[in-house]
Amino acid sequence: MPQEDQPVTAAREERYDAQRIEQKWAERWQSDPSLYAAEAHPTKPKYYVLEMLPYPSGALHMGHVRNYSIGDALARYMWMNGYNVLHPMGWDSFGLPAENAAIKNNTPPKQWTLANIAAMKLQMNRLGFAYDWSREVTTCLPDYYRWNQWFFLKLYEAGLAYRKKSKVNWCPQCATVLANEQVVAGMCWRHEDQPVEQRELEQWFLRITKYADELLRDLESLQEWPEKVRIMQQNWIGRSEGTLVDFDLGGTVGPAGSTITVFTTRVDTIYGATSVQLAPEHPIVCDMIARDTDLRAKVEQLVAEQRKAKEAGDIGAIEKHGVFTGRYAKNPYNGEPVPVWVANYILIDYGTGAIMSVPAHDERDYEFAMKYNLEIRLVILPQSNDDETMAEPALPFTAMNAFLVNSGEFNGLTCADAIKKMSARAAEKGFGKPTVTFRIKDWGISRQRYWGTPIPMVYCEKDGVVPVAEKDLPVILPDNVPITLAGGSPLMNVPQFLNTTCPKCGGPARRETDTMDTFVDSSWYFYRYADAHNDKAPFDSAKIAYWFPIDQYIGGVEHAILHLIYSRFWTKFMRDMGLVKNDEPIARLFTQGMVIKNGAKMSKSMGNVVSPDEMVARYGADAARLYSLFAAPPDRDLDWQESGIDGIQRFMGRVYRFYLRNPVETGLAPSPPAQSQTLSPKARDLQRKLHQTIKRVSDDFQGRWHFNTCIAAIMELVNEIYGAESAGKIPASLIADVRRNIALMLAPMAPYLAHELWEMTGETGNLLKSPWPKYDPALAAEDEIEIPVQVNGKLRGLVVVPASATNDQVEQAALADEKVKAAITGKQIVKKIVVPNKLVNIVVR
RNA sequence: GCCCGGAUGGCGAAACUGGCAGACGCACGGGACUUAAAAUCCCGGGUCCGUAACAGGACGUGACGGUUCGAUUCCGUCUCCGGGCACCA
Repeated sequence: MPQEDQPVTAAREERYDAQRIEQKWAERWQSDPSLYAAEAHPTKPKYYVLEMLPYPSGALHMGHVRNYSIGDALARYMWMNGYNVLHPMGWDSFGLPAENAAIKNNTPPKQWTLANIAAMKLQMNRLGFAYDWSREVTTCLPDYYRWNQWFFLKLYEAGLAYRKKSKVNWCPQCATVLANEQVVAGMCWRHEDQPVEQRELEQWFLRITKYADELLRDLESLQEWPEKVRIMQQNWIGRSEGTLVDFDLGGTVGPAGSTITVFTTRVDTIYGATSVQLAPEHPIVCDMIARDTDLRAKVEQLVAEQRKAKEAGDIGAIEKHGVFTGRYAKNPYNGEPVPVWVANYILIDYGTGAIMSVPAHDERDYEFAMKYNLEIRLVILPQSNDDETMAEPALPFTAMNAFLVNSGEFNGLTCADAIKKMSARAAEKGFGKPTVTFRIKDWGISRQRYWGTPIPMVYCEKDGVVPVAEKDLPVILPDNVPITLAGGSPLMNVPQFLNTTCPKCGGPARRETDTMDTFVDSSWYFYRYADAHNDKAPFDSAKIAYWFPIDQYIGGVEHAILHLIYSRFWTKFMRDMGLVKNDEPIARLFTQGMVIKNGAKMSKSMGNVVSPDEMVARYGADAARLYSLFAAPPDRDLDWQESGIDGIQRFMGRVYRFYLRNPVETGLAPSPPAQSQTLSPKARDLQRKLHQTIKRVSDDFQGRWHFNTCIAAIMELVNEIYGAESAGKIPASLIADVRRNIALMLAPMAPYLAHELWEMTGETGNLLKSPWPKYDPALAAEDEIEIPVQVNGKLRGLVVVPASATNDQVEQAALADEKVKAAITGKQIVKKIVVPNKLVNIVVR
């Protein structure tokens, strides 16, 4: 120990020198890479704790520090509780920022990315996070992304990866396509002021919709996920049950067909349909306008206005417009012809892109009908016990708790019954059927970018679209590619990459030049940690069977939809391939709050960023970690206040000085536990407080994750020590007890300090693998308790009774209290309530 | 518009199952130590009324109402703040 090497000066002894002590331990820990190494072990209980892997932007921010401090505390706590812990870290290292940096600094994306990784790894190590670096995953390296390509081939074989020409979301600033999930209120998720344009491109899609039902259903099993996340995913998947109904156009339209199929969830209101509305992009509309230039002009104007409104930043519901096509379609239930319109509020990519319009019973249809003077026909009425006085409801009337009128043979049915009977009728007669639609769409993964996983497909003039052979993986992303944001993949300009031979016929062919969405990388990375160096397969299934599902995943709520729904999809696909056995990847999810300062999220544009490096340099890693755990419970937003971290530093010094005042020579056997009978009252109070503190910290750690109250409890214990010390000498055995236990309790949250304290107690064993302390209920028990006494619910006195006092004894003591007496004199006692160990309330009149 | 959170001292927060509101920490005030400061150690702080000082009293967890012997906690209505979704038929 340094104290032995060189006599410390008095001044130095006073202060906890975080820099020196943390340096010392960091060196020791790094000299032993096996310290945090995990090994699958069939008989040991496992615990897989994972924090969301960062994008290597160049430096950690406080959100990372908070996220990783929580995960690290948990990992260390579980180690101390005897679990075989897997706690890995990696880098989500493909993506656009590397290309932007390349353009700005003229550095290749790979070089920039790897340098950032090195820098951030140093930061993480300086912060003392206990990761098993032997399992590090870097998604931009071929030994990882080759398995993205391999999975893509498997998806293609299974018919779950397909190519289609489609309108896609295009961000002009990113110069690439965005997934639906990356469009936020019509704007690019990376450029909040950039409206997303629609472009027609050939794109690769993954058929996530195949799993839509299961993704929804299995949310039920994720009871340990925040309800908020489950609801967000549920809404995103957006399942609705409804009916398809064919409206006959009378054979007057071209190749797109002569019936319009509408989707409705309220077929019970179909006798109230007074028009059919088509999306402007509907194929039947295309047919119609091909032969009607007048209509064409009107529809084009409709579309143009729509686009203008969107680009002007209008989000949500914009004003409804429509155009009458001059045609009629027949309602198959009553044979009535209704006018066919084209309307801007009909979405082409939901349902069938066509609806029946029931103005009396749908808000949007009502608004539209009022504007264009369409007929409004009431076909359901509220249910009432008193049929005589039934009043017409306010329109639009959309309740389900109603019954049918003006609906022919279906009159009198309740809405729910009518939906069943009427959709069955459609199927029976062949003009429709019950159906289920989803809001979620297939996942478009093509990106016209350089810094991503090449899609392993080849285009041959003779054989068409041909997958690269598995043995030829990985398709290596070439270096030294000139990067522009001009549009189109930069790989198109690399002949050595572009030109290849057809895997089928051997003739000349061209490679796919698009790369994969980076969310592919993060959809399965946590499986790779279980078997990070496998070069025969993405992983060994036996290892997955041991480690999965992830016991605890921790990250920001911003990934509630994208990353977490893609990951679930990927797992289900791998399960169906037979690679894994689990249906879900993540058993428990925790979403921590944001780090804010001065009322706003920390960001460069707000200028309120606090640098972790600066905090570590000024206060040390432990202080930064402890503060991020202390300032708020982990699920809430944390308001960063520099003065708060001063207080933490002061607390650490207070703990440290207690150990300095009570030195122990190394090599001594641990003292036997203190005997409570022989202790002075003040020492007994300290002993009780110690055991109560162990209980509180254990409870708050395990069950609630309230690290803030864990730390507060330890602070109270330290305050008690100082009080006891000033009151007289404390027996050495009790001091030894306290000293050991404080080091153990601090170990998950402040590892540097805890290790130093552990060494100062004369312990030589590995703190990380030392058992978490247990409290003794007998030693934690109070001898006497203070019971508040209320009169009519108002506090009037306090009585001190033995902890063993009966309710009667407590009541007698309460009635004997002078203040209580004064409050009840001359009044009649109506009731006496004694809550054991809690309170007495006397009700008087 | 719909869905989910949240609101407690000057500030961050605590009160876990309805039972002493404000633990713990920050900031602040006072004292000790010091030539002085820093550091450290000790003490005090919800608001208002009241007292020379004690005492004592009233009010107090966004607002209003309800249930209860008793409500920060449960119920209803509303306000404000944060987040998600955005015409999904």
